[in-house]
Amino acid sequence: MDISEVVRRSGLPASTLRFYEQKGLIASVGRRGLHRVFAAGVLEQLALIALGRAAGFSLDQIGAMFGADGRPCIERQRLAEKADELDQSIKQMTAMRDGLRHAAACPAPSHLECPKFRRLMGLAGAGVIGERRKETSAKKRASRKA
Amino acid sequence: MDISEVVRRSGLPASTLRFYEQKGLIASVGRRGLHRVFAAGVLEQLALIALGRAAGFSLDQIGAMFGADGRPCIERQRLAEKADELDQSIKQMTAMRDGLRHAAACPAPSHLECPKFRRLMGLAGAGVIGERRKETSAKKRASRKA
DNA sequence: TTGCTACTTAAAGTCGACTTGAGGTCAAGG
DNA sequence: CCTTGACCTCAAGTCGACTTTAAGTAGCAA
Repeated sequence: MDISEVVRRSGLPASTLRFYEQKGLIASVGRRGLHRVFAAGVLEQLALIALGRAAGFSLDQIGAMFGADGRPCIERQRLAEKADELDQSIKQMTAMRDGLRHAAACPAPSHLECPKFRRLMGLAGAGVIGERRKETSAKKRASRKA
Repeated sequence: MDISEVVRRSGLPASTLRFYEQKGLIASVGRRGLHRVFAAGVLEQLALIALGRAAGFSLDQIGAMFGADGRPCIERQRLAEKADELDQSIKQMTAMRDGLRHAAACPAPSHLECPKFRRLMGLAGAGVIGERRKETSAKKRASRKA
């Protein structure tokens, strides 16, 4: 497969594939002239990378999950840890979601007068509630195309 | 209050306060010499900013939620929208968490041989599952202190 | 008066994951 | 033969939210 086919079948831009190769996340099996040639397995690797990213692993962490052969070697414990992390985030986000829904429906003239809202403020200030989540890739892709 | 007191009572570094002021998120009531002087209300504003950040709003969006007077003017609809966004993320993260937990417990020799895992890979590759979340501020603060 | 220290400024750096741009190479088609 | 277009490389730019750094200043104590 040449890069354009990988682009077509993975949906990722060529620049990303080159970037991933440079980071050691994927590898081309060789060159035809200047052009990279990829094995079919790269698609599976890319899917795995996408999954890792979606689960919240960094590219470096994902890189560490591939053996030198390109096959994944994933410690089950890391998965469990990440699941626990997600669980934490889910709880925080659920609390936040409920708080926002309440505030959206709350009849108080200013949100500042709503005790629930103030409580939420307090929690956020104290760092009890997670900060710094990022938008979903779906949105990013959309805005990139726009 | 001078900046050091705001630092003490908000837990934010002075650099962040100056940065927020520069962005127009907060304002000092004046100067004593060179030194900024803040009104007590700034603490409430900071709590509100923290809440907004925790809910996933950008600083610019949060800035737009303050009237020129410094009082919040928050459209209930934006809150409801954000709650819906969070709900989306929660669903995706829940799916991911369950998938990871399964994979962590799955007896298949390689995860690639587990049909559930492969399904998850497919979903992530197709962008069905959210990508690009970020760590929680609690962790960031911790690692900053470390 | 001297010196300390907490504060000030503006500009540049950081981090992660890419994207973009400039300039180069090569095989195929007119 | 020459152009076109797909690919290449390497360097630099982007985004958001800050942090860091360098250099300067003002208030207060000795």
